[in-house]
Amino acid sequence: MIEEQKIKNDPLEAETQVFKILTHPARIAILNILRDGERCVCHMEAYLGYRQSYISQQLAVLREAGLIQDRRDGWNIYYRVTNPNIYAVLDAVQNFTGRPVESSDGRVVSCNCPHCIAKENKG
Amino acid sequence: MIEEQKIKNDPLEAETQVFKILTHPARIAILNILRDGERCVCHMEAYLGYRQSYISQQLAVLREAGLIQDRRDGWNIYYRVTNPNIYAVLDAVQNFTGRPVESSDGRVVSCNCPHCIAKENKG
DNA sequence: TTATAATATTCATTGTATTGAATATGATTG
DNA sequence: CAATCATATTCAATACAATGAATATTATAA
Repeated sequence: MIEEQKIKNDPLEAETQVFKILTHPARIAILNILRDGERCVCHMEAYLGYRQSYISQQLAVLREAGLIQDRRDGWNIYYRVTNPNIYAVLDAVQNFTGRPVESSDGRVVSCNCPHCIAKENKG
Repeated sequence: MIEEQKIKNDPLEAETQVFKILTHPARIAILNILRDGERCVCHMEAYLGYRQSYISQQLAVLREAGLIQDRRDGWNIYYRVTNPNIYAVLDAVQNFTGRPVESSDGRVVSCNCPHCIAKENKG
């Protein structure tokens, strides 16, 4: 019925790669934390409650995929999203699955990074 | 520093499930074909050039995840998308990865389903 | 009621991702 | 320069997904 009309699926590789990265609750949670701007690792540890090395592993995946970037400031390493358009993707699925977009901030947790300490002293 | 503040990641399960389904070039290609409305299996076979059983396998994954639905009409089984909002997700990644949204129709392939035969005779 | 067309399922194999535990790195302070 | 803090990496064990090959199912037509 047809001879070798196979569509090269390479063009979809970029998409599938992104999806692969997002196939993971911890990674999505991390990205959600970064919605509000850059955050240090200990911050994520405090918010998510995962072991440090586990978070680092997931950060590595996100970093190697180019989704996030890091910046060292003294002891802490701050991560930020490379391209905020990633949130359009997250929002689209959240909309698809019918749950409201989640705002991660304003939770009662404590983190010792300078960023959070400063905030706490103000409040 | 913190005790048991672990965020339940169950709430992200729906999202990750959808992403998991989309982590696959053939499945994305199938969904793209269904952008223009329902299509039969042989149609996808003609367009994508995969073996029939392979396409059926991927259709089964999409179907079991609830992303698509089928309808039998004589010999052919027509598939359609359950919730078109899925395309907002696909569009978002495509936008994120910087490629234009792909329109699958208008290709020079032949498929023997009544739908296509009728079209061909008109053209 | 058998042959055939369209589609689906099963199963075995291989490949790839996840996770935990342990350990390493690299700034920074004293 | 040794101790410490925040973070990263490695490795091994397990779980999960992808693919091919073969076969099954179901509706239709003769």
